[in-house]
Parts: sequence; structure tokens; C-alpha cells
Amino acid sequence: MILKIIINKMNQENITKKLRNWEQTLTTTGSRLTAPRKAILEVIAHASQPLTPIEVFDLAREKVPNLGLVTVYRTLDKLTDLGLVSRVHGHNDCQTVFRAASSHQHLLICTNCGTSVYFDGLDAEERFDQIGRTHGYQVDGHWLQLYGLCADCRTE
Amino acid sequence: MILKIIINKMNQENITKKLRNWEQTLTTTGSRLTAPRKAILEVIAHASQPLTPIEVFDLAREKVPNLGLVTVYRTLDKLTDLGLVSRVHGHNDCQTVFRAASSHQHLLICTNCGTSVYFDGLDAEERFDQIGRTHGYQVDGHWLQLYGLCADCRTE
DNA sequence: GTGCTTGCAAATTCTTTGCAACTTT
DNA sequence: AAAGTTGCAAAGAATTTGCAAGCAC
Repeated sequence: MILKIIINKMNQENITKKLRNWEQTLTTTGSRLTAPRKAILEVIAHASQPLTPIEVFDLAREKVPNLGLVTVYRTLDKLTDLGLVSRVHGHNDCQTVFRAASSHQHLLICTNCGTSVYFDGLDAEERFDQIGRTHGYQVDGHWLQLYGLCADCRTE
Repeated sequence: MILKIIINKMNQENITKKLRNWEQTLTTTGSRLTAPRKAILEVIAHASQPLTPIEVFDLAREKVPNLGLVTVYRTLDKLTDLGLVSRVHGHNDCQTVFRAASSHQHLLICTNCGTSVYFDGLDAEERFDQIGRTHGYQVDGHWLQLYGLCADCRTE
């Protein structure tokens, strides 16, 4: 499998800050900060796109060579439970992970390279509630993702 | 596994019409109308919620007892290719199928019983394009699903 | 030291493929 | 009769579980 170079557009400072937050969340919830976990956290924090478990595995293995795939699965479960990462369902892979959104944010995903960014400011909650009401539903959640070519892929 | 009674809120006439359309699409594209396929089509046409391959299998088997699960997978692939059914990614099952939307429609899914309806009239395309532009993306697709309790589940 | 984690191997679950027999048209 | 389809069995892929050894705190 080809893994493209992964460079997050967040600056290094923000990534470091996020990593510290994640590590703190782990320790304060009674979990332990091990080398495998640190490697996995770093991979996800630096990722500019949702990653499959195997991709996380391959990338994290560069730092922890004897890492087991099972550990990746278990760590991803834990991070998801803690709300640090989100499962992203794409059209191809439906089990990828990406750093979790801040709040009311949604993903904008490049259909060519996968590079993703969160956006907010849609402010459609009220509209969603209204739509639900007309069908007898009480809307309490939504799931929105936009797809399209990013600037880099368009100029290629 | 417990399969709840599945009653589509479309009236019988509409379901029959849709079934005829589907069957016609199959025959006109060179595919054949076999007993297994008819059973599968009926199950999906009558479903009020997205179904997993196994659920389709179990329900269709009531009509074609010696149906093989493989046939379900292959038929679902074909129906998806023809655009008759859509893959629906839920929070739990991400490989379920549901009759395809007419156009610019999105799903409203009950988080308790799974009963789903399509809605339209959101008219957010322009807003989506705009959001994409501010991030350098050229938006060419979106994926939206609303979640909430349906009227029946709320009164329970 | 205690209790959470890890990696290995094995078990499950889900989906796809090969193929001879069988339908549909 | 020709061509698409089916079901079985087997193969592959993806994910989970059991467990003894290893670490973090």
C-alpha cells in the first residue's frame, strides 16, 4: 500500500498542544502512557486525513517496530471512547479515524488525496430540527460531510 | 437476531410501482429476473429501514428457502451499481442498504427503531459550495443524515 | 507490587472467489 | 442454445478474544 506523506496543516505548536491534551486525558482517566500509545497518538495528531487502522499501524510501526496491530485496534477504541478521535465513514473506507472535531464542526474531504479539514459555521441545526418535526422526528444529531477536490489536487 | 416487523409507510401502490420499475431496469440492462432476485427486491422495497445483508438474507429466505447469502451479496452489488439501492452508513452498521433516494434527498433515521424516511428541500448546495471555497475545495458532493426519535418511539 | 497493556496465536465475523449445475430469455 | 445466475465450499480480509509476559505508576 502506498502511504503518502502526511503533513497536517495545523502548525506544529497546535499539534504539540493537542498531543499534550490527549496524553493528559489518558493519564487522568487511569489509562497509561506507553510507547505504543504515544506513537499512535502522534500519528493521528499529525495526520492530515482520516487513516485506516492498518495505516495507523504502518506509520506507528516506524517508531515502535514491534507494535502489534491488535494494540492499534484497542488503542483506537479507547481514544474513540474518550472522544479524542472520531470514526470517519468515507465512501471507500468506513473505518477510518481522524482527530475529533471541536464542536459543531464537520469534515470537508478531498475525494482525490483524502486531505481533510474541519469547518464550522453552517448553523443548520434549527433547519434540521424543523425538517425532523415535519416528519414526526425529534432530531438530536446529524452527520454531515462534504466532498470535493482540494486546491492542490485541482491544480495538478 | 431479532427482526422487527417491517412495514413501509409508502402505500402498497407505490411499492408495487417501484418494484415494477426495478424489475424493468434489471431486464432492460440484460440482467435476469430470477426467483432469488425477486425475493430480494421485495424485501428491500417493503423495508422501512436500512437492512444489513444478513437481514435481507433472512427475510428473503422466507420466500426462497434455499437462497444463499452469496446471492444476496451479488444482488445487492448489482442493485447498487444500477442505482436502485443505496448503501447507508449508520453509526453501528455501515453496510446497510435502502431504496435509493429520488434526488437531492437525505435520510432521517430513528436512532431507536431504525425507521427511515427521505426528506428534501434542504437547499444547502450553495452554502456547501461556499464553505468549500473558503477552504480551497471545490465541493462536488455531500453526505447528510439526520438522527432522532421517530414519533412512535417517542410515545413509547 | 498492583493493575493496566502488549503481542502472539487463535477464533470470529464479514465478504469475495472458483466452479459446476441450473435458470431465464 | 446461449448467457446470465445460483449455491456450495473454500479462500481472503477485517476485527476480536484469551492469555501469559511486560510495563507504567
